[in-house]
Amino acid sequence: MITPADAIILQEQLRAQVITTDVLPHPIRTIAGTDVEYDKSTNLIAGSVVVLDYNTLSVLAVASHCMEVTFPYIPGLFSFREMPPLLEAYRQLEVEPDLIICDGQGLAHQRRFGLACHFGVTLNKPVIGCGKTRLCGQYQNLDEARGSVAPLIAEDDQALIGHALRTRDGINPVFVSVGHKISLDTATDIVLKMATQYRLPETTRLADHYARLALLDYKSGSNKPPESV
DNA sequence: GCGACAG
DNA sequence: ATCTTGTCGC
Repeated sequence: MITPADAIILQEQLRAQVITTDVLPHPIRTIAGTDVEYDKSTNLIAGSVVVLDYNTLSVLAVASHCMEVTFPYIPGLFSFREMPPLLEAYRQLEVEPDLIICDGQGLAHQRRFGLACHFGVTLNKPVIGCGKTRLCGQYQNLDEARGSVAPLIAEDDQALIGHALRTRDGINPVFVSVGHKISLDTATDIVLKMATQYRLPETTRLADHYARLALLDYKSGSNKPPESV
């Protein structure tokens, strides 16, 4: 398996491929969400991808894959842990999405190559990074109202690496950044549009739901009942 | 050296 | 991520 040191080298190489402008279908018809669920006791990981109609948010397709964890959790090397089940789930999808929202950072990453960038470059698809918490960067003066945005500025070079986006009045923001083939402003607009009722976009909420189901299904299916006599 | 650290 | 119900506050 790839070592953490080699993973960092790979990130440094692949980051040059990231496209930070809009290369999207017009109009957008379908959008996917991804999420991963863990089971600490069994060392299992389940990844799910769900495709929604962009306008109605109805579910058009779902695919999940459960497997053993192959890489430790190391902040900054997150994608090497979550990509294997997500890629396999994506491969099984019967509807190809126009773009994808990942549950993690894109450029808002210490080497500017988070999960959303890795997933996007690997699939050559538009991907948005939308994290629940901050990995790096600082922001200030974020208003309380839904739709408020504050720039997320990298500590090292002061670069604009993402947005803190308030999706509900007075509720903690989410962190939006470019994954691949999309601009930060477009990514921010889309995440706000998808967060219709809750803090997180519906894509992420649904993917989380299906990943949880996939993990439970896998565990119950592998529990072979004792041989009846 | 210390703190921070996507899930 | 996970351990985990009711409870404090707007």
